[in-house]
Amino acid sequence: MAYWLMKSEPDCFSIHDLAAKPALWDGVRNYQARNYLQQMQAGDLFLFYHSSCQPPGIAGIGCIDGPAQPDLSALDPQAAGYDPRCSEQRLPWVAVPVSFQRAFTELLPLAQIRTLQGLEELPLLGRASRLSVMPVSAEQWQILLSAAQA
DNA sequence: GCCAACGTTGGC
DNA sequence: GCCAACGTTGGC
Repeated sequence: MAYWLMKSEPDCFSIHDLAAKPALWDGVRNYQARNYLQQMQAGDLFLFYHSSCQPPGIAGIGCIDGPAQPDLSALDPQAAGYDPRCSEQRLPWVAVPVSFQRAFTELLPLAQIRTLQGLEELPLLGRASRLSVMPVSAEQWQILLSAAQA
């Protein structure tokens, strides 16, 4: 089982939305992030990160429910993730089914995450990291969960 | 709202 | 294949 971190703007889709019902994590339009989505397997867990909000941080944990599938939102002109260059014949983007596991009682803010030891390799903390899907090692996972529960 | 960093695009 | 221009991300 693998661990991941995925970002979402809570105004668009928050951990509370996920708590209400399982969802498809779609709209990822970056190849590196896409490649990580393709590596995910049912049973993997991910940290749900709230971005572009005040304060940004990790809000809880979700579960990957199945393997990546074509992201049809890229073909839908009404969808936020519409990609006019895509077609049914050429659809490079994927989505993964996800479900809620739990919300932290308090958000673990980015400012606090930056103070933790042992997260130097986490892409989230890199200079202006824009990667929205990234792997998390077992060690990093433990550090972050411990901080969230402290 | 600002802007730095980064990915993508497209001319050559 | 280079690289300048452009668009986007996302913290602050």
